[in-house]
Amino acid sequence: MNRDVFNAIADPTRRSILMSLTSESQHVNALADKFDMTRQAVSLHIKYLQECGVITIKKEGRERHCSLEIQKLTEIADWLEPFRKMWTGKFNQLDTLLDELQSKPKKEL
Amino acid sequence: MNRDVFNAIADPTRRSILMSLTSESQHVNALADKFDMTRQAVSLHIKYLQECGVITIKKEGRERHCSLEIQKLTEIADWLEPFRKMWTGKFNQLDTLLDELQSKPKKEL
DNA sequence: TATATTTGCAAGCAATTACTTGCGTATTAA
DNA sequence: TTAATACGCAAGTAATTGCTTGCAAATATA
Repeated sequence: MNRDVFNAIADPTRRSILMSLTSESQHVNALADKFDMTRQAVSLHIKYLQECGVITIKKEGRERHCSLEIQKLTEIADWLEPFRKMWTGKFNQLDTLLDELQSKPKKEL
Repeated sequence: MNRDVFNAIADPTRRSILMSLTSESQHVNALADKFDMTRQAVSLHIKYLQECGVITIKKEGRERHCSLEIQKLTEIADWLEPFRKMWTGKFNQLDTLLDELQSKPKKEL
């Protein structure tokens, strides 16, 4: 079943949970309240996220505290890197063009 | 069925196809040859990627030419941005600490 | 101690995924 | 014109997803 970061962010509810954890760690029901589905559905997403290694869960009394494993998300950025090089390359070409246009006197255009 | 970029990169074969298209555009069978599965399986992944909007397919004779829609992948980077701020924030704190340690004479440590 | 709160587990379900095999249809080359 | 190549479509399958309802267990509160 080998779940990874890429599986973690494939679902909009799970992306939303992760985003929600950027501001503060939260327990299961606090997270569940934010979604229009049963507590159990959200609970399963949380379990899934844990199996992906993107969050950790710490038991505190009867509550379970969820917090982000932020460095796990760097794997996505790492994978994205060669693509990022491509699109920033394009932006640079556009920048170059714009610079050229700006440096020329209007008469020449 | 509403597929998006996040669905596109959720599968390792599809990630591999995308990576393969960074160097050059390729037709279906050329891509299929790279994987240890049937041509048809790869063909379905390609169709899936197209539906996600991350590649475009142009018919050229009897071949179908696949090329990256690179700007679509920026959506992932955009989503990742608040998280990136978090982990670079941490790196900065570490940098600060390292700077402090380096600026102090060894005796003080 | 009785009750409320927080949570996981189990079972069930329809839809989707990640493949497969077999076949049909363009397009190109012999 | 015949044969090879490049490809999609259809149907079938086992596993996974994304959800539900119902129940049980642990912990906290009255």
